[in-house]
Amino acid sequence: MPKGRQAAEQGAPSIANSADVEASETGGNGGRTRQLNEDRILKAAEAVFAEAGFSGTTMQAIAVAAELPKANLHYYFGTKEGLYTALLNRVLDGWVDAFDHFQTDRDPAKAFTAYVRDKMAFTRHRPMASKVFANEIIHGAQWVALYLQTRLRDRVREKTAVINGWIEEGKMAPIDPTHLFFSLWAMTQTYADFDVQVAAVLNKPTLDDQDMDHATEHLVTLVLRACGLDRALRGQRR
Amino acid sequence: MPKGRQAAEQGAPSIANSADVEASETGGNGGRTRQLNEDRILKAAEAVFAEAGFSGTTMQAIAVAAELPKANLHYYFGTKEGLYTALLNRVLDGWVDAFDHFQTDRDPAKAFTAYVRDKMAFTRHRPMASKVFANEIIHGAQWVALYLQTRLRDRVREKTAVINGWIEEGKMAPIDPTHLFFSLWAMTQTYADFDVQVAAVLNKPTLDDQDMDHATEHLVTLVLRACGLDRALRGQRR
DNA sequence: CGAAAACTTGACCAAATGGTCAAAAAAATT
DNA sequence: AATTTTTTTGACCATTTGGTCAAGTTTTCG
Repeated sequence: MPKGRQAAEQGAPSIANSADVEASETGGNGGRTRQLNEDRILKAAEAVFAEAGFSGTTMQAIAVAAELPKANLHYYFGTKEGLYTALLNRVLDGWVDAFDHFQTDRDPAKAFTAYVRDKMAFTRHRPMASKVFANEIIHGAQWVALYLQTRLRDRVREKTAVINGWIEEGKMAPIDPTHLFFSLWAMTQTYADFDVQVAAVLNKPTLDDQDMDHATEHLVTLVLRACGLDRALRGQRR
Repeated sequence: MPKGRQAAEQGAPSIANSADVEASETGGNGGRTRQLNEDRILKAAEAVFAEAGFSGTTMQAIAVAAELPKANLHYYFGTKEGLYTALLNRVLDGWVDAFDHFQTDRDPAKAFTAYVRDKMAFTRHRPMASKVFANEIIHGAQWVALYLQTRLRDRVREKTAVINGWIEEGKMAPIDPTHLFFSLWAMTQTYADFDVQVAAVLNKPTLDDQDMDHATEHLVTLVLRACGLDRALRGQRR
């Protein structure tokens, strides 16, 4: 009895397949065949799902992208849904991390600047992940609804408290912190999700590093100003 | 030879089936059977495409939503793509209209306020349209690429000139007008496209009028402040 | 009225797609 | 080396789905 099916059967996501710290050192192979192949498949899946959405994606397309036979994907992830949820877990983990910038002891201006820069860095380096996430939410968040209502909500609550603290201390202008987060997410992710639109309006074939740097500076300026933090730091670049 | 096919064959969109000014006056029927049915189908299609995306949508689902036999859809729109592009045209038209607020003679603060409110009104009243559009862009804007590179770009260029004028006259803080538009679009549309996420974080089953009003006020404040227009109008509500 | 045009619709395909399976090849384990 | 476990894969389904069609029904119009 092969244990291929197991990866797909875990109903609700826990921490997901670690990934990232992949042991790419194991030259020829070694031991983690499974780890290696799952990573390979997930990487391919991220690109395909981002481009085509869940329904538009075929297992065959992922198989081709991963350079593996289709039956192989089913061996590792069971079903298309299994593969998709595994991918979502991977994406979600990277999504919340940037939150750690908001700590009471920190300078608000620096915190917001760092947050925007982090989000934009994520957007730039993993645009596909962003699109997969966006797609999932737009279509009703069938698989991540629970996540949104628990982990994300708690995290937001926690951080809005910090921001409210700053506001009460007069360190920044009054603003609804929760909606501020919605705005921050929207403004940063638009450069990944709607990259085609941005590029079209900018009359560029695609967004390069320079464009993204420009966008990042724009957002930092906009956000600091909106929070009444613009005159806090002067000539202080990076 | 029925002329059913014709509606779908027009390659690039022109102005699209007027709609809006539908003659719902024609009680029992009268003459515009086609007009009536196309509207009905498009309305159903908007909801289904928004929920499921292009690939996730089946003609059957639209047929059910429109309470018409599937073959009927094909009669009026030829193919699924034909129906989809017809729908896109309808959506796009409503999208650009809000631009008309930016005129040199107008007060910047009022213009931005009105723009944000308009966008939010559109978001609230036609969330499905917004989602259809978002979906199209995320998946590469296969059908609206031309539109983005021509009509939208021209419109943006035109309006950024107005904003730059305001900036040079010292009427508002310096900011990149083009990216400002990206930010405005992102912040407003997020309440339609990512409504599920917003609702989840706010711990609400769904977004009601009150939520949207709150969001609108938040955005107006944020935008005015970001543009250095917050002290321009004091106590001036609506 | 009568013919032509427009509209309706159930039945029917061919292709695409998610998923299965059994047999075989590799690896790991004893 | 023998055996057990894991991995690989081509061939093969059952279902779904976009699209077609031909036989009707209704509407338009001379």
